Order: sequence, then C-alpha cells, then structure tokens
Amino acid sequence: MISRKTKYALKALMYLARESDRGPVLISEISEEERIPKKFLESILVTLKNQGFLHSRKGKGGGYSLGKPPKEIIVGEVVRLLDGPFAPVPCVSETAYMKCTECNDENACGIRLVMKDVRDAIAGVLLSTTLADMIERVKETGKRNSGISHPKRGATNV
Amino acid sequence: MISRKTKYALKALMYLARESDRGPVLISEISEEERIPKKFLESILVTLKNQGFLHSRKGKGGGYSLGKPPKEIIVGEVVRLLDGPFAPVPCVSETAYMKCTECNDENACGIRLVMKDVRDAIAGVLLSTTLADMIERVKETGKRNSGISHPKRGATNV
DNA sequence: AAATAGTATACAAAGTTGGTAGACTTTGTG
DNA sequence: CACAAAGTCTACCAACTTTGTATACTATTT
Repeated sequence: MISRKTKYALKALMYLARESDRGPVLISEISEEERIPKKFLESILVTLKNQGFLHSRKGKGGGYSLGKPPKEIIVGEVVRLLDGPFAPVPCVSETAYMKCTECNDENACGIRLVMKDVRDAIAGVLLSTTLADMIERVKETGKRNSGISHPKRGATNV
Repeated sequence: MISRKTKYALKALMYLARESDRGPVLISEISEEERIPKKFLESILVTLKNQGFLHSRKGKGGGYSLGKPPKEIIVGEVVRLLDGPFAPVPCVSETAYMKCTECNDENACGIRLVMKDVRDAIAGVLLSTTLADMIERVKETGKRNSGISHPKRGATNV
C-alpha cells in the first residue's frame, strides 16, 4: 500500500504540471482543488522541493511550480522519496539495503530471492513512468471514456 | 514492505516442507528453529490452517504438517492472506476492490493507472511462485555458493 | 486420568501515519 | 518603511497497525 502522503504528492505534481503556464501556484489552491489538508500538503511540498522536484517562491506572488519538466519527473523516485524503498524486504533494496533482523543466513533465504524479483518488477514499472506519462495516459483514457474494467466478483488475482 | 507475520509464515511453511517426512511438527520446534516467538507463531499457523495451507493434529504426537504439496502452495496466496492485497491502492485490487476515499474521479486517475501496472507486476511474480519453487531456488543458489550480489553504493535503483 | 498439544480471547507496548497549531522568515507593493 | 502575502520550521497529538504476551481453555493420545 502506498501512503496518502505519496498519493497527495503525485496529485500535487500533476496539478502543477497542468497549471504550469500560470506561474507559481498557491499551496492553498492545490489544497482546495485536490482536497488535501493544507498543513499536511505543506510538509509534502517541502520534501518534494528539497529533492528538486519542485521550486518555490516566497512572499507575495509566490507559490510552487515544477522544478523540472514532467518528462524528467520519475514516478518511482517520488514514491521512493515519500514511501521509502520499493523492496518488500530491506535485504533486497538497492537504495536502502539492510540485513533483515530475523534472518540468519541471507544467502540461503528463499524469501529474499522471491522478494528480489518483486522489487525488480515494481522498480521496472515505477522507474519507467514519468509524470508526463501519467498525464498522457489520463488524457487517453479520458478520450476513450471508459477506464479500467472493474473486477468481477470471485476473480482469482488481487 | 511485507510484515514479519508473512515472513514468519513463509519460514514456517518452508520448515514444514523440509521436515515433511517426519509427520507432525511441534509449534515449539518451529518456533525455536526459526526463532519466531511461539505465541505469535501460533496465531499465524491457525490462520494458515484455516485457509487449508496447513493441517494440524491435537494431543500427544500431534503438531502441524502441510495441508497440500509444496507445488500447490502459492507464495502470493500466503502473502495475500497475511499481508492483504498486492495492490498499492485499493481501487486496483482484484480481491479487495475499494474506491479510494480521496479520489473524486476514478477513471481520470493517473495514479490508478500506474498502480494497476504495479499490482499486475507484483501479482505476476508472487502468483507464479510456489513453495516448492522457493525451496528449489534456495538449493540451487546454495550449490553455486554465491547468492545474490550485493548492491554497490550509489546504485540507481532501489 | 494425565500429559501433550493446539485454540481462543484479551490485552499491551512500540512504531507509523495522518494531521494540527503556532510562531517565524522572506518578499513584493504602496 | 510598513504591511500583507506566502512559504518554512518546530513541535505536538490522535488513531491505527504491528508485534507481541498472558491466561484460560479444549481436544486427543496413551
């Protein structure tokens, strides 16, 4: 499960990408339009700014704007920043490797091997998707006016 | 991140698969060998039993054994049972679909589209791996006596 | 009947997440 | 310069989840 924090971050980024013509956008505008608690959003935006995803201007006429073009904002990097590593288990993380406390022999750990595949699968998707891609895909499905089909009851997969 | 609960469950299942010749195995034996708090393990085993992954016998000479052959125990189903759905976002779950509370228009949600891909990627790995596969892979890497290579510092992926 | 072994229920400590409050700093404008 | 607008920093807190523990019970074999 991704946290609300990450969802809010992605929503804010998409909003800013869409409104990028207008110059700096107020926190309170994003907060209201995307229905994100203002103070909570503030802390998220600061985090995004510190990593260069956003740029801000203080004072009157200030606000937030994208720190780089939507094509250069990798969804996976945003997720990682706010939610932490993709790896379901710290011992297969590329950016935050840690020995599992409850693991005796790492090399003989089957869980590790499987979770490495999972981490790679997740990374494969998230690191190949940009903010621009996300926005593009929304536009496309909007045209087709259909969206993803809903699951039938009793489906076999999560 | 997968929970300890799930890790413990998988460890217990692997242990039982390896010791399957000997008939029922005591909770306390699994607990000691795999260093899992006994009472905590108990509750996990009951959950696994209720889903048919395990079989138990009470009384003297009793204990736990696998409820079906290792080839029929899907890792993903165990994970799902203990950790919940794979989907990073409830609105793309196949087994536990729910509308996201903070989402206005589901069909125009870019996050949803990306997360659907992520969930499919995770499901792809976890539902195609069985307990038997895990055990087999451990044996193989054991032979090669190497295991997964550790990440270099400054690697680009998680 | 006695010992063995799993089952059920309730509770608790610690950590994480989501959110709030308030004071502070920076900047543009009259 | 003064004031208002806007982001920033620090601290806090309530709710929830995770990871356990304690206790009493039920079922089975010998």
